[in-house]
Order: sequence, then C-alpha cells, then structure tokens
Amino acid sequence: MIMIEPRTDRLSGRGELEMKLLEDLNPSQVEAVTHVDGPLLVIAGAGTGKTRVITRRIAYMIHEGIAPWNILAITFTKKAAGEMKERVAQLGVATGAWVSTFHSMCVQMLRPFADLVGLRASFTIYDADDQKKLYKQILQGQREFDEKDLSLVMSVISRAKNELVSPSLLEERGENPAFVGIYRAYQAALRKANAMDFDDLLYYVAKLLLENEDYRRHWTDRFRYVLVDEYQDTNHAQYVIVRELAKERGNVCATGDPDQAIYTWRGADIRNILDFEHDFPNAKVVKLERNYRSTKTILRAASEMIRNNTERKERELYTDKVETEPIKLLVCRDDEEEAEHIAAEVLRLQEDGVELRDMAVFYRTNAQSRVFEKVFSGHRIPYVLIGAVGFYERKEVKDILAYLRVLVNDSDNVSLARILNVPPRGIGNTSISRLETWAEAHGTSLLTAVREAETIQGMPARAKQSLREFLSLLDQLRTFTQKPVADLVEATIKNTRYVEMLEASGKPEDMDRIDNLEELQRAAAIYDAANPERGLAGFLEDITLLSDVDKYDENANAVPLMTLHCAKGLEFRVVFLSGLVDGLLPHYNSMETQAEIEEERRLCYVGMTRAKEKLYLTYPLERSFWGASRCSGPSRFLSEIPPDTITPGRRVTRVRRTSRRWNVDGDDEDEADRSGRHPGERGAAGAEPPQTDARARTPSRSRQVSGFSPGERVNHNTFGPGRVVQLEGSGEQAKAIVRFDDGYERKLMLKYANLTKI
DNA sequence: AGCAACCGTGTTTTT
DNA sequence: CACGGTTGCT
Repeated sequence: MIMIEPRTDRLSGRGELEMKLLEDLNPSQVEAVTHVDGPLLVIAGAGTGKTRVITRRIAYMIHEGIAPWNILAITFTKKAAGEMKERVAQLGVATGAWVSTFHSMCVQMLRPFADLVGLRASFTIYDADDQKKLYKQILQGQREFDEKDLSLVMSVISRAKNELVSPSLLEERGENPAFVGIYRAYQAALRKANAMDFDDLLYYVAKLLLENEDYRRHWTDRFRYVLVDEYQDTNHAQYVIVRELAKERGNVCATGDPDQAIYTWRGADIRNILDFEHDFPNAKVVKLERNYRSTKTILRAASEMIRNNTERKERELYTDKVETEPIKLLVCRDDEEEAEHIAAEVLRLQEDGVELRDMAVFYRTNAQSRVFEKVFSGHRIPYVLIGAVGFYERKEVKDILAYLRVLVNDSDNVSLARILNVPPRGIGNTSISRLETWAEAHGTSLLTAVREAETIQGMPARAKQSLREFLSLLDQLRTFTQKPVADLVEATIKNTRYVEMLEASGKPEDMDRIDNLEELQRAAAIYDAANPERGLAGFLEDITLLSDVDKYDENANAVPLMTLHCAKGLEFRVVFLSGLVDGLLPHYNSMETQAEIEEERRLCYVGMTRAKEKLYLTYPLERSFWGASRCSGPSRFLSEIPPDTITPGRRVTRVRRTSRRWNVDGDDEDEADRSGRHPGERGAAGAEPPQTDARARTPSRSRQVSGFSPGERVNHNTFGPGRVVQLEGSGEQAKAIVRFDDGYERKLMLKYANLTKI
C-alpha cells in the first residue's frame, strides 16, 4: 500500500493539490467535499455532479491526512466502485480506500469470521437460481404451500431477512407458521451447504455488528470514515450496517436523491434518507441542484413530471445550458414499428456523427428487448444487451461453474446435485434422490453420500460405477485448483467432455453454448491477469456478485439496450425511452397504490434524466404479447410533461387504417407525424391523458369509470369481493378505496381495476 | 434410465 | 410465443 503524503505546504493557504481538488466545483460541491468530520447528507439531484463530489471528497480526505485504509465508500455497482477508485487515483493522491458494493463488502467482512455465523470461510454465495432450487426441495417436504407459492414464499422470507427479522421473531409476530417453518428449513439447508444467499450477506454482517462487540470494534477501528452512495435505495439491513459502523465517530456521508428511489420493491426504505438528520444528529445537509448533464428542455420536462409525486420534498434543479431542442415523441403502430423508428433514428444520428455508444435504448421490462434485438440485427446495428439473461446464468456456464464450486466447497449440495449427471453419465433422478435421502438421514453432505455410494442399499451397479468415475473426475480437477483459474476452467470443460455432449446433440443452439464456454475461458483468463492473488474463490465470488451493469463495456461500439433500473447512474447523449404505455410504464403490477405509481414515475424520471442532449419518447399503439395483440393508451406520465417541451417525431409514421382515429388532423391518414399528437395539445385540460383507444375499444371500461358509490359491494379479479369505502377523482383519474374481505384496503384506479358490482 | 412429445404457465424491476 | 417441467413410452 502506498503511503499518504503529508499535507503540502509549498503554497500558502490552500496547497496546490488542494486547489486542484476544489477546481471547477460550485459552492455547494465545495461545501460537500470539504466537510470531512461529522455526518453529512448530500441530496444530489440527477446530473448534479455527485460522483465528482464523492471522488473529490475521498481525495480531499486523504490529502487532509486521513489514511486511505480508514475510508470506506459503498457504491451501488462494482462498476461505479471501479470508476471511483480510478478517478481518485487520477487526482494524484494515494489510493487504498475500500470502495465496494454492500454485497462484496459483506463477503469480505464475513470470510474471516465465517465461524461466528456457523459457516466455514469457503462458503458459497447462492444466486437466485440456486435459491430457487433449495426452496423447491423444501416446499416438496411440506403440505401448506405448493410450488406455485414459490415466489411468494421467497419474497416474504427475503423481506424478513432485509428487515433483520429472524425465524423466531417472525413467529412472535404471528406470521403464518408455515412461512416460519420454511424459513427455518431454508436457513438450515443453506447452513448444511455452507452457503449464503444475497440477503444473508447483509443479514449476518448487520447482526454481528449489532450483537458482537469485538466484531464491531474490529471494523469500526478500520473504517473511520464511511461514505454511502444511492442512500435512497438502501434497505433496513444496509441502514443498520452503516449506522453501526458510523455511530461512534459520526463520520458518515450519505449521498442520494429521493426522486430516484426505485428499489422499494426489494425492501429499500426511503425513510433511511428522509430520517438521516434524525439518525445522525447535527448532520450537515448539502443540496446539489445545479445540473450539468441535460439541456434545459429535458430538465424542465423531467422536473415537471416528477412534481406530480405527492410524497416529495419540493426541489428545483437548474442548468445554465442553453440548448433547447425539444423532446421528440414518436407514436408508432406497434412495438415492432417502434423499434424500427428507433433503429432508423439511430442510423440517422450515427451519420450525423453520434457514436453508437453515446445512445441508449431504455425499457421497463426485459421482455421488451426482444423486438429491439430483432430489428437492430436486421439493420446490422451493433447493440449490447445489458442484463436480461445474464451470461453467468446460462445453463452451460452454470454447469461448469458448479464443478468449480464443488471443488471449493464440498458441502455445496445444490451445485453437486446439478452436475452429478451432467453430462449424462447414467445417474438418474432416482439415484440422486436416493443419495440425497441418505445424506439427510446421516446428517452429512451429498458429496459424502456419493463417496459412500457403495454401501447404500438399492443403488444400481451402473450408478455406482458412474459415481466412482465422477469422484475420480473431481480428483483430477482438484489438482488444478491452485493453478490459474483459466486452466481449471479449460480442464473442467475438457475432462467432463461437455463440448462433446453439445456437439453430439446437433441442435443449433448448442453451438452457441460452445461459444459461451469459450467466452467463459476468456473471462477466466482476464480474471487471472487482473487478480493474480485472489484465486478460484475470488473468481466465483465476482461472478455471483457482479451486477449486469458491471459487465457493460462503455467503449464498445454498440448501442446499449437496458431496463430503466439498469440505467440508473448512467448518462448518454441520446436516450430513447420506449414503451411509454399505461400498463408498461407504469406497469400493470405496480399501479394499484399511489406509492406504486409514484415509484413508477420516479423510474420514468430516472430514464429521462439520463439524457444529455436528445431525448426520444416512444409509444406503440398496440403491443403483441403471448401471440395476441393488445391495445393500450399512452402512459399517463406523458400527459404530465409540459406540451411545449415536446414535438412529434419528424419521421413519417405510417399508421394502419384501423388506427386511423389517431389521426386527429384527419387530412392525411398515412402521415402520423401529424397523428403524433402529443399530450399538451389539449391545453389546460391536459391533466387528462390524451384520448386513448382504450376508451374507444373497450367501452365496457369507460362505463365503469363512474357509477360506483360508497358502501357498494364490488368484486375484483385479484382481490375478490369487497366494499367501496370512498371515491375520488373523476374521468380517467377516478379512483376508489375498497375494503376487501381479506381485511386490506386498497386504492384502485377504476380505469384499470375492472371492478364489477355484486 | 433416457428421450420425446406435450402441456401449461408466465412478464416487472435485481444485488 | 417460448420456455420449462411433467408425462409416458422405449
């Protein structure tokens, strides 16, 4: 580790380096950078130079004489962490600060102390896929839930862990005993496998910090200054970790933006940022409101829209930029035409000199990426998919990785069960269950059962033979564990004869799988080069903890396609925000409560504020899914954007005759840049979204818009029967509060709720 | 034990 | 539509 240089005194007053660190910062930014001791909350609006403030602040702290290893900076993605490290280094101060995500930080805080939570240092981290397998096994062993409840069970238990609620506590709270039982069984199974899931990483660290004074002391001695980015998206466990690390010295700096809170669905608690001043008394609060990213128009459009959120502190971003190019709205026949429009626009912009990597396409759900892939491929436009089915989640990759995991952690039952018969070697499901039962009965691991297969009653001779061969295969591979990871990966692929299996199948998709395995070898080689010290365990850890954005190479000459969630923290010269349709954004599953709608609105806000120069908003009149075609109206958020910031797209949009009613001007039915009527055209009445075909096509719905009265009994497709408590709003905005017979009150948009009188 | 054909079920968002 | 899981046949 490099030693920190003592403070430079060559110049009087502020040193040369210090001047450089404060160079080009506005007064609020300087305030944030130079406030080193004591709690600090930086409310940093979109594009206000937050990353810059954080990196300068770290550099400034080091320059002030704080040892880098006493600094902990927690970011949202590893990529952000890497960039931050690099930028601090560029500022010319010694590096060595811990810059990490919550999850990888927790791994490092747990490996050396794994015994404190009853595990060994070689523990495996289970991803969603592994978790699911474990849960499935457990669900099979009881009668209260069947596999259809899997996702419910998973989310309830995950939520409990994020709230630091143990099984016993959950029980005390009177939760359904079946949940408690599954929660206990699941934790026991993880423990047996010497494994943790993502939630455990946070849970264990939080618990240890709370309950083990030596542990807390060890880490608070180390981390004397704590910075947390994206604080609005921390959950309770993460909040406790930060609080426990920082409460003694109070040297905590949180940065975030309540308007960009988009993870409440996975337990993030917006109160963490709202209550900061209460949690850390005497906190200094700095607001960054000067936006350096977007044009005036984009900024105004996004700001006006987000103002519709009621649960919000009023704030105003401003910019000195003068460009006023309007936002373009593209109305398209369907999702395919939408992709065609965007592709055409991409090509046009490329001709104008905009690099592909400076544009981005955003959408609400991963499923929407399909059309773009198809259309972009058709036009030979290079693109990169961020997220979706991640490379490391592919079957063939997971299979090979499962071998590696078993070598590191011989208790990893989930991984072992996965590969016992992959490639097929005559060990069928019956034999595997027999082994599992035996392991269960003898209180030992699945691998031990495999080793003892000879003595297990009823094990077919053929299976026994195969298991012997399997064990010797593992032994062969074990000789590679101290060698470079790339060598081990290569040996695994070779010795398992995995490629031979794929070649033999003759299926075209299996050829792609072979490519993927080569890709895996390359990834391992890159890892080896970058991390000569960290070894196999580090490789496996990175793979499970790397986020999708981490894997995105912004230097590639390709248009990135990503969900709005992935877009957070990024910026592009040109942004295409697609699928602006009610039901997609806001999403069907997130429009029942006001809080849900507001989170969707924040998501839209995040998307819009990524754009530096040009913003395109697009919506299809129809979308095909599950084979059928469906109509939906434009997103309600469109009507919240000031009309004078929007102009119809200049591309000619051909509208099918059936959609002719969209052509308000009516004089040229094939020219939809006229039908690209935008929300504001209705003037002050624009609070109501543009007339949608939803009304025209489904008159049954429009009849329901009014016609309910309090006290009336109604039925809802999902929630069943209930009684109307209160009505509010009218027309498109009409809502009803209904007390359902399950005891819960829900606020429903009548337009979508499909309530029927009973 | 392994393979093929069929069925049914599902789309938020992710560390 | 597209995938994964189950069934039933060999």
